[in-house]
This record gives sequence, C-alpha cells and structure tokens, in this order.
Amino acid sequence: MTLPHPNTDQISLPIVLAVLGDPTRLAIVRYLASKEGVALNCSQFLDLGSKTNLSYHLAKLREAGVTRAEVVGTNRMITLRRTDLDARFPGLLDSVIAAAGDDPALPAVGGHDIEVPA
Amino acid sequence: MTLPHPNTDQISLPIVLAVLGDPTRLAIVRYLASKEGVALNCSQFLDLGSKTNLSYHLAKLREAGVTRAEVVGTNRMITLRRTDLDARFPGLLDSVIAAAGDDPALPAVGGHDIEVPA
DNA sequence: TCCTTAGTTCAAAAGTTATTGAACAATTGG
DNA sequence: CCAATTGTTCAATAACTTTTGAACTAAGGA
Repeated sequence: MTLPHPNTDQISLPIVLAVLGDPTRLAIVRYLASKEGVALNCSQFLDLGSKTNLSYHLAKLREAGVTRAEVVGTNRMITLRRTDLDARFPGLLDSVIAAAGDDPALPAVGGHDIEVPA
Repeated sequence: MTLPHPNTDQISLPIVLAVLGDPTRLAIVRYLASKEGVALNCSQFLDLGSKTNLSYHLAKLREAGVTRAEVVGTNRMITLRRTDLDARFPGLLDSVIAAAGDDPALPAVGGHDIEVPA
C-alpha cells in the first residue's frame, strides 16, 4: 500500500508555488521543516483544520512533490522531500521557510505540546 | 495618477507564492527579471494572453507587491520590485527565477524581438 | 471478534480565480 | 479637434479550490 508521488524531475515549479501559497499548507511545511527528520502523522496538524480538510491539503502537498507519505499501519507518516526539492529547485525551500519564519501573521501548528505537570 | 502598491513590510509570503504559482504571472516575472532595469509596458506581454487578461494578471502582481507600475503617459511602465522583495524575503526571488530558468514546460514571452533587417 | 484509531472518499456547497468581450477613460500626435 | 494608442473596468461565465459531514476502509489492540 504505497501512495502515488511524483518523481523528482516531475515536480513542477508553478504547482509547488501554488501549493505553498495556501496558508494552511505553508503552516504544515513550516512545521515539518521545524521537525526535520521526524516523521509525523496527520493528527499532528489538527490545529490547522478538520481531519477531512487536512487529508485534502496533505494530498495536495504530496501530489505536488513537497511531502512524502509513508503508510505505517493505520498511520501515514509525513516527511518533507527536502533532498528532492533542493535538487530540483536549489534554495527555494530554504528561502520560503526563512521568509515564513518571522511572520507572525501566518498560522502555525502548536499549542498542544505535552505539558510537564508541576 | 499613481496606482496603489503595498509597502515592503506589507508584502505577504502566501500571497506572493500564490501569485507566482500562476504560469502566466510566472512568465511575466521571468521576463521582467531577464530585462532588469528596463521598464516595460503591458503590450510586451501580449504573447501571454489578451489585453484584458494581462491587465488582470499585472494588477495581481502589483497588488501582491511583486511589481511596480508607473504611469507614463498612456503607458504603465512595469518593473520588478527586486530590492523590496530581496529585503522582505531574501533569496526567494532568485531561487524562483533560477528554478524557472531551466524549465521548458513554462510559457515564455518572446517571438517578437525587433528583427534586424539583412 | 469487536471496538477503536487513523485516515480516505464522496458528493454537495461555498467561495475564489481566470477569461472573455464590450464599453470606457486618458493621453498623445496629426 | 479628431483619431489612434494604451490600458482599465464591468458583468458574465467558466473553471477551479476549499470546506464540510457522512460513510467508508484498514489495521491494531482488548
């Protein structure tokens, strides 16, 4: 059970830009970048929308070649395709993430870190 | 008669990405980047669409803060806001233009350079 | 096996964006 | 002044995107 992903050379610049132009998806990418190397399941993003809506946005990111989704049991483990994106569009992802980094107007994942009791 | 433009600090990342995610507008930006320093009027882009449609796309680019339009007689002279974009989102424009540079699938302006007669 | 968890799919509704042609405005040159 | 040039605005339409809830699938644990 593997999900469809474009090859690196099939990743299209306008599609990637359009996909990153949505605030919800930009927030997902930002969060993935901040947890680089860690595979996250969809539930990590429930701050950003309903389960159904996230399924939609995560599919867009995957189909554009921005993320990879690996099926592990009932989970889809999501990672950024950083190596592929850097190969295809050098510097693009870094500049987008850096640009998003200091913008307080953007939505963000967070607010449900595990609380350490007192 | 000046047209409305956002200030540099009002330029929004998701809006810029969404605006650059349209192939017609990406082609306009590419062409402006290739003629940096030269102000072009709208007619230069008629390869890419009808007059009305270009008016629409050029307004989107201007309102997003990607281009500047200066009224000169009956012309709107269009330039890339490179300095402002570089200040706001360092490296972004360069990586987008570089990424677009080698993609033959993208539309491009061209085909009506002034021919030098033999 | 049955229940829960994780996520998808589907169809509908709502909202947004792109494209078109006709009409309009403003400037310039004759 | 008149005509041509440059580009905008408007209304309509077409096309696409986002969001929603209900129904569904598939795996895992009790």
